[in-house]
Amino acid sequence: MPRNRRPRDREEKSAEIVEAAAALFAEVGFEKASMAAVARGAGVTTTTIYWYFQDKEALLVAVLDHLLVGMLEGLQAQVADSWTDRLLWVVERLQEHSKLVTAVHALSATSATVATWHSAFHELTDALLAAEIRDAGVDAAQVPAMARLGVFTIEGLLMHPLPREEQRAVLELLSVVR
Amino acid sequence: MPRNRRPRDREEKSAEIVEAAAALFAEVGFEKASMAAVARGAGVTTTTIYWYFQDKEALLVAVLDHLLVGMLEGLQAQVADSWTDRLLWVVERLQEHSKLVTAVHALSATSATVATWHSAFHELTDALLAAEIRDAGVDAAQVPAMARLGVFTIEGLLMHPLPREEQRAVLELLSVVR
DNA sequence: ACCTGAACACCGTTCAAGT
DNA sequence: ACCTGAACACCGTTCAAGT
Repeated sequence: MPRNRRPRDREEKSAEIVEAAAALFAEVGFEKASMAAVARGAGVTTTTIYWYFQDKEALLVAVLDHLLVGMLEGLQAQVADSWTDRLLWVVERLQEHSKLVTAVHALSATSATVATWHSAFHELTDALLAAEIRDAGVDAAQVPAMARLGVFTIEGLLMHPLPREEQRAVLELLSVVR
Repeated sequence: MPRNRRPRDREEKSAEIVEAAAALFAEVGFEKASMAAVARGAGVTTTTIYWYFQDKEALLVAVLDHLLVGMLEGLQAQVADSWTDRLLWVVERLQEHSKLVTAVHALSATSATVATWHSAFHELTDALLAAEIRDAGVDAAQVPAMARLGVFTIEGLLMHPLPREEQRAVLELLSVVR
């Protein structure tokens, strides 16, 4: 019996907890997902989670990072046709985790941990979107505002379910802004 | 001692609870505001709240209606210069209650009560905004999508605090879409 | 180092009992 | 009709104790 487990084990265990949490958060939402239920899903005791994560918010941040990595990989593999189609793909991806998006916004107002992750996330997405917009030949002075408008629109579509063609109409209107 | 209190009394008491709740929800957010703390603020017992409101979500809806009435009155009295300035005024008003906006979005995913209020609210605001946009002479076919884009932008600005001039840049960019 | 069971303070809600 | 105190099931988190 080794005195220390291999670091590999530690990663595996914490990854299992993160995956159980991700599934439950997406299903019932962050607030309604109890630590006890997450523990059950991961096959551990409630208190064990606290060995790996400081508190429920730290677990949320771990889940968000996990999902972000997956989404960036997917985005890279994505063969995009038009600007509108790309945005639409991102919206669909995020829609599966819309409960986490609202949770992040709600918690950002009261939790420093989540607020920090939230602004780092938007620094990243703003930069990605700005690059895309610049490539489309938009006047440089308007690129930052344009990127913001893009992000706001994506989030708006997440939070207010619309028929697919109405989603498309909004995104196409947006692509007209030059 | 009258057998029944005047209806007046009932309204007053429930109004006191709503105002106490509105203040606390705006200060600490919906999730973090306990019914016990609301009761303390209104000078009643926790259980008394349940005489007037079915549960915490029904209380939230009452608070939202209360704030909506106040905002519509303020909007009417508002002497608007430009389209951009009007939106900016609404954003500032809503910013004071941004915690409630995020709470509504978060709860809409799991609570039928709140989801119903949320879509009724957007039916109203979409109509108001659409009328404004039509008056500005926008092509009729694009009015609905345009109104949505306006609402999304307002909510985006609420959820992602920006310096005032950057807010203005986004709104001015939006007003260019015709 | 890792994991547990028992305990703590708190939460939204209910209910029988009072006036 | 209106309001209460006590109780219920649950929550996130802590901590002393085990291996």
